[in-house]
This record gives sequence, C-alpha cells and structure tokens, in this order.
Amino acid sequence: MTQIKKQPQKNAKEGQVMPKYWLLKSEPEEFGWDDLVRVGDALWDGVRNHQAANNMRAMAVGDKAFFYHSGPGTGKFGPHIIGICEVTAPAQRDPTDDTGKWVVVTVRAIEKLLRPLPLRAIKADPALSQMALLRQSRLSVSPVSRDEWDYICGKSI
DNA sequence: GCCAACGTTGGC
DNA sequence: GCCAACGTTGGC
Repeated sequence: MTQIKKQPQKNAKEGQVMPKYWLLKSEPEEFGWDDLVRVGDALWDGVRNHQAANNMRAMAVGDKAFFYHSGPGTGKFGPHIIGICEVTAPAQRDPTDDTGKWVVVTVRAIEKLLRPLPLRAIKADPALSQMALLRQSRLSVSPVSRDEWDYICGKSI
C-alpha cells in the first residue's frame, strides 16, 4: 500500500491547489455577520479598489476568510473579527458595476468565533504584527498568511 | 469630530 | 510626469 503524505503549504508544488486565507471587512450597519448567516451565499459587491479587487481575483472556491466588522456599530469590542466564511464562487463581474471593471466573489458563513477578536488585541499581539490588516488599514479585502490564520483560529475557536 | 492613510482627479 | 486638491476609508 502506498502512503500519500499531505504536503505542507511551504512545500506545495506549483499548480497544486492549496486553500488561501483572507480577511473581508464590512460595516455591521451595512452588512454584518448576522446578515451573512441569514442570507446564505452572499455576493461581495461594491468593492472599488484595485488591490482589493485583485485579491478577490486571486480567490478560489474553498478559500477561507475572516469576517471583520469595521466602522460604526462595532460595539464594546471596537473593530473586530467576528467569524469565518468561505468562498463558494470565484470572481465574476460585479452586477452593480456598469463599467465591467470590477468583480465580486460569493461567500458563505461557516462559523462564528467563540468571542470576537478585537483590532486592539490584534495590534497588541506580536505574532500578528505583520498582518496586512495592520499594514494597510484601508484595504477592505486583504490576505492572511497561513501562520496568521492558524494562530488566530487556535486562540479564537 | 478629528485625523492619518491613500486613491483619484485635473492643471500644468 | 509631477503634484496639489479633494474624496473616502476607517480608527480613535
């Protein structure tokens, strides 16, 4: 019998499909975690930033993303990661965009964190000091490294 | 309400 | 191509 080992990501061969990890920001007063749970598959539309759009183009079905509450209405925690969702359809034209330049992905809620992880806790944790969330605070769709993903899930699930 | 970061626009 | 003005995002 042949044993097949799973390759860790750092040894992934070119062309091998490994899940990638992301962070999606939304204002809870516009579209929050509870809305995502309620609607099921949700089109992530309205993104009008090239870097964010390129990140969405790099997404594949099965990729995971933290769902992050930003802006007003984030309550006592302030801005925070609230849950985990997954990509259920790849980038396609944004139906809210007349120019055809912008894309959406489709995401679906998977699970809520045991407790929200506030931005202030992320900022205070040296293990997370390199997160794109901190380095580019205005980017609404940002990548998360596998290490960052595992570290946060280890603490928060 | 303020401000920093940063993207876009338009004059030159 | 440069840069000032302006608008938006998002944290505080």
